Amino acid sequence: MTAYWLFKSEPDAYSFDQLEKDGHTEWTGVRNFQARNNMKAMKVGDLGFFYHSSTKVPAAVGIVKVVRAAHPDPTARDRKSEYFDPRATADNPIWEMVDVAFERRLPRPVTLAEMRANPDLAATMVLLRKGSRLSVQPVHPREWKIVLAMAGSPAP
DNA sequence: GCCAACGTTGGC
DNA sequence: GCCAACGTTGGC
Repeated sequence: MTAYWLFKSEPDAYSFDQLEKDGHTEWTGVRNFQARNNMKAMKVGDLGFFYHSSTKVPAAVGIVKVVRAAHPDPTARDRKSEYFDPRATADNPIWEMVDVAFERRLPRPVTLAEMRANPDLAATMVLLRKGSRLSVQPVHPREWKIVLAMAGSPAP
């Protein structure tokens, strides 16, 4: 059973365009336990929305596929990384990451404002909860379908 | 740039 | 264990 997720990224830091060029990437730098736990729950083959945050028009812009399950995030133990965490050790890496691959671009972006305006999403979607900051979050299959439809995308 | 909401830290 | 203070996120 495929599960669905949403990955936030600031396009200035790492954009969906960049992922398309790269083909795949390691989702490094998550330093929130709930977001980490969501990654630990992911299985290879799961799909996720790629969401652009902290930008002029925040929006879901594409779809990624999980191609490697959670494993230790090496940036936590890299003294030179901005994501360095002195508590992380080889025995207890604390922070993990998944690898994701470019799957496809949405026919058109679905903006945060559009999602918020959709009563079928507003009540339940984690992204739309007041004060929601979770950078890796679950998406209910029902929500997944609705957002895909809003993007003008045929069901996969 | 502002600020509400959140997660984390640390004093007690 | 509580909670105030702080730093960060992220929409607006």
